[in-house]
Order: sequence, then C-alpha cells, then structure tokens
Amino acid sequence: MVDRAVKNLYSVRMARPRSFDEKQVLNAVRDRFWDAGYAGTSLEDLMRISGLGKGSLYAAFGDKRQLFLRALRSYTDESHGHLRKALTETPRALDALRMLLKAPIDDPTDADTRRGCLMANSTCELGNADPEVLDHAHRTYETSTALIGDCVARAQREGDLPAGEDPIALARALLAAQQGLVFMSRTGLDAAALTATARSLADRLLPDHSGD
Amino acid sequence: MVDRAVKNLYSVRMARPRSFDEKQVLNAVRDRFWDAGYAGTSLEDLMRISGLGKGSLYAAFGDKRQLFLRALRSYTDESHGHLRKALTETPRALDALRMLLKAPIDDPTDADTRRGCLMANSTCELGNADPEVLDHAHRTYETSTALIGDCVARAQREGDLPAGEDPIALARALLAAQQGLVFMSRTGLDAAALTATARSLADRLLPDHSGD
DNA sequence: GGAGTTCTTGACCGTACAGTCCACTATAGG
DNA sequence: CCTATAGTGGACTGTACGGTCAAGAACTCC
Repeated sequence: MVDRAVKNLYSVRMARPRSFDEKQVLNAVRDRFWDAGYAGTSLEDLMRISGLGKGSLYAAFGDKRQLFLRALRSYTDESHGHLRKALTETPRALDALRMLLKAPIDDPTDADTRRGCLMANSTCELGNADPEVLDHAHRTYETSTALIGDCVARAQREGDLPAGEDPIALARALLAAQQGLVFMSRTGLDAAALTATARSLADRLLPDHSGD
Repeated sequence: MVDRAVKNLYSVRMARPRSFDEKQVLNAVRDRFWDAGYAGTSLEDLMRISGLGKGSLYAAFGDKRQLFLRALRSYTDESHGHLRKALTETPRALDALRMLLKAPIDDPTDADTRRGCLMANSTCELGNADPEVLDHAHRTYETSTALIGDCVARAQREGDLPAGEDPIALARALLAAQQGLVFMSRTGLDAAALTATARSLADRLLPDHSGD
C-alpha cells in the first residue's frame, strides 16, 4: 500500500490515474460494514456501493478483511479526532465530559443512534475470532481512556471535580457508561428513556462541585 | 415445534424416540454461537458439536436461524432466571444491586468474561438486519430493567437508597453501566482496571445511605 | 411379528460467495 | 505517435455453505 503510494508520487513514469477518491470509497465501505456487519456485507455490496470493480478494490485495498480493517481504522481515527477536539476545545471541561454521555443520544437522525458504534459492533462480531480486531479495539479504548482522562484532569484543575480521584479511573467509568448507553440505544429503547438514563448517569458520575 | 411435542405426548402410536437431549444440544449450540457469532458458525460446526446429522437438526429445530433464535431465547430465559433469583434471594437488596456490577467481572475463568453477553453480541451482529433479534433484545432488556427496578424499590424500602428517585430510572442506569462493563471486558481490559471500574461505578451509582 | 410412525444418516443440490486473472483502457513521458 | 505502466471491469473458478431428500433404523402398538 505504502510502496505503491510512494511509487505514484516519485516514479519517473506515471500511468493511468485512479478514477476514484480513496477516502470516499473508504467512507462508503465503512457505512456498509456499519449497517450490515462484516459477514453481512458481500463483495458485491462493496462493489455496488463504491462503484468499483472487483479488480480495482483488490488492487487498491487487498482482500475483504484488509479493506474492512482499513475502514475500521479510518473510523476510529476520525472518532478520536472528534473526541479530542470536543474534549479540548470546550471551554469548561466538565461540560465536555457531560457531552460524552449526551452526544450519542440526541442525534436527530436516529439512524446513527440505532446502528451504534462501528468499533463496538465489530468487537462483538469478530472479537473472539480475529485477534487483530480485538487488539485494535483494546488500543482504541485505551486511547479514548487517555483522552477522557486528560479532560477529567482539566476539570479537576478547573475546580469542577474533586481533585483527589484518579482521572483514569473516572475516565474508564465514563467510557463504560457511554458504551452502555450506546448499546441500550441499539436495542430500541425509546429516546425519552434514553436521555433520562444519560442524564441520570451524568448526574451521578459527574456531580457539579463548583459550589463546594 | 409445538405441534410435534404435543403429538409426541398424546399420540396413540409412539415411534422411534429421540436419541439426544434437546436441552443439551441447545446448550452446545448456544456456546458455539456465543464463541463464533451467528455468521461465524457453520452448520458443520453445529453438527460436530451437537453430534447430530443435518436432518435431525432440521427436523428438530428448523433452519439455522430458528435454531439460533431458540438458543438465544433459552439463553435469555436462563439469564433472567439467575437474575431474578439473585435479586430476590439476596438478603439486602443493595448488595444484590452491587453484585450486578461486580459479577460479570470476577469470573475466575476469563472465557466467560471475554466472550461477553450472547444477547449483546447478537444484537450488535444482527440487530440492524434481523428485526426479530432486535425485538427480542428490546423485550429482554425491558424485562431486565423491570427486575432490577423491583430490587431498587426493595432497597429503597430497606432504607439503603434514597426513596424519592424513580426505581426504573436507576435500574436503566445500572443496566447501561453493566453492559458497558461487560463490553469493556470484551476488549481485553485487564482484570485490575476492570474491577476498579466496576467498584467506581458501584460507588457512584449506589452510594450507601444506611448511615443517613 | 407385522404395521405404522418417527428419527437418523449422509449423499446430494443449487447457489452465493471470496478471490483470481486477463484483456482492455487511460494516462505520462519520450 | 509510440511505448511503458498503472487502473479498470468483468468473466471465470473453486468451494463452502445452507438446505433437501430418500432410504433405512428404531421404536410402539396391536
């Protein structure tokens, strides 16, 4: 993959250029895996959705599994980008942490709410069978924990959370609560109950200490 | 299925009896689906594991999907049995609720810890594609919520939880936290972090009010 | 023991799938 | 314009899968 990109950039002889945008294809493919799962997505689906022939897909990405892993990595990278941005750019850290629990729910289009998190779905479907997926999941959630932990520490510095506690411990609790919420939303729990649960969890895990 | 059972019980003419125990087969099949997922389990796997031929499987349970649904229902029924027992037979309701968050973790054999919850896995793999699975998930978690809610109400009556709050709301928060924990354990989070997170969630969601 | 019925076994079938391959096309450099 | 090279599309393949079926085994009842 990398070899080919380098070759494209530096080789003396250029030839026929790609007729597709790799990122667009990856996004389309990612959406399909997200909706239908890994096993539930056939190569024909991928061809139809990407508009590419089999040969092009295989030449560009390798086999189905590699394509899936690429899409998955792109998904987690993007998610972490958003997460990092949300956690660092929100003026008050405590608000950012609260958003962690509320954001997955109040999506107006419930499509995103109902299909859950691609990484979580993939872990459930393939975690036992594919060590690479499991390992990626592990590292992904470690990174998320670290990001959230930083934000917890900031909230402590800002005086909104008690300073004594381990930021990573609270980060893990928040992450678990968030994953649980996203999962409950997948089961078809109605929006009202969902937001109430999110609020309940937020109130208990992130009590406002600014008045203390 | 039912017709045949009834016929077996009441028909005048009995014929060749089953050479297998339906429950045993269902348990073996359930374990396989649990480990490998629905798509990851082939009929050949099911035959090897159950010791039955294809014909017997199909005659007894219908096709692969129906067999899966049977196994899934048997799993949730059994789980609810254990849950009900644990929640009602524990002397102090608050302890039972705490166990909710601790039990999924401290399983000595990490096999059970790593493969998570069959219902959750199935929802993630098939929820978008199979409405029946989604519906079953929905009803399952509604039942769980009700059971936990009853136990919350008992804890309130026993003076261990503040009486003003909605038992169902807290039950949903506990369920979400538990599902989140089970999922985190699937990703390979180490046992120490896991138990710490469980304890952290329990402390925050179920503070001891007996001294109040 | 014969008749009737259910269960079991495994061969068989159609198909849908992932993956391969090759002829063809479009482009860049000379 | 010619050649070299990379990209494209689709025909092709092997196979593993879910599902069917029929012949025979095991059992009950009369």
